[in-house]
Amino acid sequence: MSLIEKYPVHLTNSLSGKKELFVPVNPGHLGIYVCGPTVYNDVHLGNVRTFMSFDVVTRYFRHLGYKVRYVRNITDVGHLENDADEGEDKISKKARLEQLEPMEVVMHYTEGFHEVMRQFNILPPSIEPSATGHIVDQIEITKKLIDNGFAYEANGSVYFDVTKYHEKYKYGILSGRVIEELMESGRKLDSQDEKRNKIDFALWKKASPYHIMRWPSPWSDGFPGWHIECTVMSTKYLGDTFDIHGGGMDLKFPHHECEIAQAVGANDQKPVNYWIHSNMLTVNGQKMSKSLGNSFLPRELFAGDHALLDRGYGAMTVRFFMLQSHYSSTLDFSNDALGAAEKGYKKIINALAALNALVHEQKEVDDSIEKDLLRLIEECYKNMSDDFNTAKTLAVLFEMAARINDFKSGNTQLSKVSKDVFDQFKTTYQSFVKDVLGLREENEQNNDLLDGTIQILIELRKKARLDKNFALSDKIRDDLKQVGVQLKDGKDGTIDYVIE
RNA sequence: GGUGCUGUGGCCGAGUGGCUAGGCAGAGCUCUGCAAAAGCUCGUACAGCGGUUCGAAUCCGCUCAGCACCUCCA
Repeated sequence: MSLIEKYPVHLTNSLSGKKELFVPVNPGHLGIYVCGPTVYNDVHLGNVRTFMSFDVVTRYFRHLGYKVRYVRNITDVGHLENDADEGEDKISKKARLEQLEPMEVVMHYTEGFHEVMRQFNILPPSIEPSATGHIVDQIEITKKLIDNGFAYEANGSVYFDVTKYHEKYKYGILSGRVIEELMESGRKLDSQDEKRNKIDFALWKKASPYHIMRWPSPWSDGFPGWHIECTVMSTKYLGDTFDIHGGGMDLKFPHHECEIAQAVGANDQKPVNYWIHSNMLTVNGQKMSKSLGNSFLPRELFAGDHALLDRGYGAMTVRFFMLQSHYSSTLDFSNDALGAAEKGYKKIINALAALNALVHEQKEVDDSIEKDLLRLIEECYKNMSDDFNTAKTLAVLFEMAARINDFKSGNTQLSKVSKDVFDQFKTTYQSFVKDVLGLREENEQNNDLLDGTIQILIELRKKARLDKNFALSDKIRDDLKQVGVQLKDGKDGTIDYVIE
């Protein structure tokens, strides 16, 4: 029995608001699309949370044995400063302000984004398409929407006709918005407006003479609207109906609602079976966002170089911190919580090292110990298959860590566990920590030179202790501690170390 | 105003109506030359008020408090 059959995944589908059994379009395959960043600025910690959430989702599916195609786009054109389809393109604006080519802006922030993803051990997607690379496709689908009667041209721009769409299908199925109310509330159309209704949105915008980013189209020299790129790139690489579409909660409306309308209007079929929305990172209860000024960047986080930060924290500490909550809940940032997470993370990682060092030799097998270990293995899968409950999974890993430490100290005889069960236990702990949750050693720069040097000091300390020269042995220990190397004395005279 | 969500022990945070979440902090103990690390033990918390039920943190209603989206934001 494969893991896929043994641990069916249930996930909360934003479309229904309920937890549903996941059934893929093609058995054993997963097609998932996640809205990526608009590369006009640095990604902040709140952005990181979203990508980390979906990183864990895709990691788990892969671990179960799914063949995953993960598409995450780069928005490098079309994202306007406000959603009334007016205002400047974000990339263009940045380019103008910094006197750069738009593509220089795009390259710079795309590379910065990738660097941050690497730091947090967020794996790259299978395909990372860009909006500017799919202008032709966007023009094609816009034509199709006009042909189908769901879009109209006005003065060189093309808009999606939400009212027309709503007559045949239903607009608002994802966000629960009522079209009549949307029509009433907010700003009125003025006489200058090209839109027939205020809730219509742009598929193509005619560029003003001074606009830098522009492409030819049947309607005008211009650029595509924001929502259309995701519809195009998701269906192009994943098919007209694919499994999962993810993104931050704040994109649910209007972005994702518009995506659905575009895809249905063009293809007359439901584009996505399961929508997953990850919740916001908050600071003092408020959403972290650039405009509120309460956001900070990863490099500020590492350096502790921000008014909100008492000190610096490692990327893995933050990863652990985020995994302790469920992706669908808001998570409040605080220094206290980060500090606690740092210790918890170390406990998990230290146990990983201890596990690797265990030498197994089977003697008499104790059934109750084995049952306990098998239960813990089972729990890991059950919790992850239950809507990717990383918090509960971590709780189980802490229990496993306690078992590992018991084996290490001899509190429990490792020889009472059969080879088979121990191997399962070991593999499960290792793979859940490293492959599924994506936690790794914070200090990967540990090299042989450093290790060798510390080993020499450890040998000196051992000697000093045997000679009962505690002044010297304590000095070695305390001085190493000063520079961030913590020694851990074992019962049998062995000494390990951890770099803090 | 509309839509949705949340309110859990000192802190952070899981929780499918009944059976211990977990982490951090704190107290005691074990181990240790002393520490650290590790292990063991200890807290009976679920905003308030009603209701349903044999039984509710978990379901329903009301009240209070807070958040998100409805403008750009993951």
